[in-house]
Amino acid sequence: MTAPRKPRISSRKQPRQARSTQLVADILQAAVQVLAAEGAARFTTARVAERAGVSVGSIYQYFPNKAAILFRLQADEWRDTSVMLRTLLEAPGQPPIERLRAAIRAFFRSECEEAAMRIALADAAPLYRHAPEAHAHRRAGLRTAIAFWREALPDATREQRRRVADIAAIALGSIGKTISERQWPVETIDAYADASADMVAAYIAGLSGASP
Amino acid sequence: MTAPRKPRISSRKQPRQARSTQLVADILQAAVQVLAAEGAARFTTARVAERAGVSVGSIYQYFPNKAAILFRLQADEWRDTSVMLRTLLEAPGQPPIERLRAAIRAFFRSECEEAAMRIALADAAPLYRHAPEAHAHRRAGLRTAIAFWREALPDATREQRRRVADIAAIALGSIGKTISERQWPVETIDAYADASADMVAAYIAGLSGASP
DNA sequence: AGAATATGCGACGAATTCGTCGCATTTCCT
DNA sequence: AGGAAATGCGACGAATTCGTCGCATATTCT
Repeated sequence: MTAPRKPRISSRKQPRQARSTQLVADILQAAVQVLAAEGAARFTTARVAERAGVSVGSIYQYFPNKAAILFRLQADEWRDTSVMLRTLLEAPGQPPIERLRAAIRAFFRSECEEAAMRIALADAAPLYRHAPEAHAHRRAGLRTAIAFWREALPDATREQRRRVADIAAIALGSIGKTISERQWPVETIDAYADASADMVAAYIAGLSGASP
Repeated sequence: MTAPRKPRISSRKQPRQARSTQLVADILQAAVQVLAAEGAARFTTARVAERAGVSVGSIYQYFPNKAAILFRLQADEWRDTSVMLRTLLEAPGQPPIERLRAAIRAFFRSECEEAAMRIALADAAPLYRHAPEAHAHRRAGLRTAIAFWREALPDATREQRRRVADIAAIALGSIGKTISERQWPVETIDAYADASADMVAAYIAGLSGASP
């Protein structure tokens, strides 16, 4: 909540000296801790500053507003996840289905880590959701997905591929969140990931007619 | 946000006279409108009161706090959806897969309606998420799901059924939400719903073939 | 060393918001 | 009709929160 006006996400100033770089790092680390420990509702600039051992004014020297901190956290998250998924989906030598399975497994696992922080970050989404910069991340992810599905489903129609890609993307994005919320025992996560992959695989097998 | 302490969701007083019943109805209707038009962040008691043509004090006579209004909205939503899904899943004469397909279709469609309100309600989830009353809804839904999957997968192991039920539940809950957020053209929704159902169906077919 | 620049501080103003309380008005019941 | 109970009102106190501003301190450069 608390998102009456569009947040300006653009950066305010770049850290130039070593201590200011450290300052920003401290702020971000403290932000993660506050988010995980207190939740989105109690995520305030004052609390972040206190936890970071920094003053409020210092935060506003490198972040234009509170939303910018949250957006930065989310952006870092997206970046890491994208790299991970892309690496797994493009791993050479493995058949597409195996790569998909590995990617889903890794994604489910990563979502289970730091669940509290992820939930809080999702709760705070209204604050940074409208950032225009977010589109870049989505487009990058889309390119990876398109490339993968074109290779995995060479015989499918464009429409079929699009549908599978969409559903898979939705599944990754939202199922992951739900999974992290439920706080399942980690041991069972792989089983769910594999079952999800199997569903996609079975559907794909039905589409192309022949299963490799 | 703004959920520092556990919200007391329990009702404060029951409307006894006709005008108070109308008052509560007005409040709830206004709440939906405010939520849809202004979003979760601007959902305040003052705004709801103004839109309902009612005073703030009147609201607090029938709702212990702001969260209670939101919880009530969500509870009504859950109830309607549960009834709808249960009706479709238990429709006699149809094979399980067809019933599942119909249920997913209906669910996806309903999620697309009043998208703005649903998004805002989801954004406000931190306010009412911890309500103990929510468990009743979940248990009811669980019973329906168990009954359905026992009939649809008579030969599967208990573990397999559980896994399918879990994934299907997660998919319905979170995919639906994401779909409503994207604001896809309504015409394409059915295609996505069917594709999702096909995935589950394909997986189920594989299961029954593998387990004697 | 000394000037110029970058960085850090934290009290404070302005704005919101929740929920209460004492009192006015309407409805019910005999 | 007339008293009792239910209902409705909305100004207001208390609490939070964001982001700024003027000044102090540290770092870099000449």
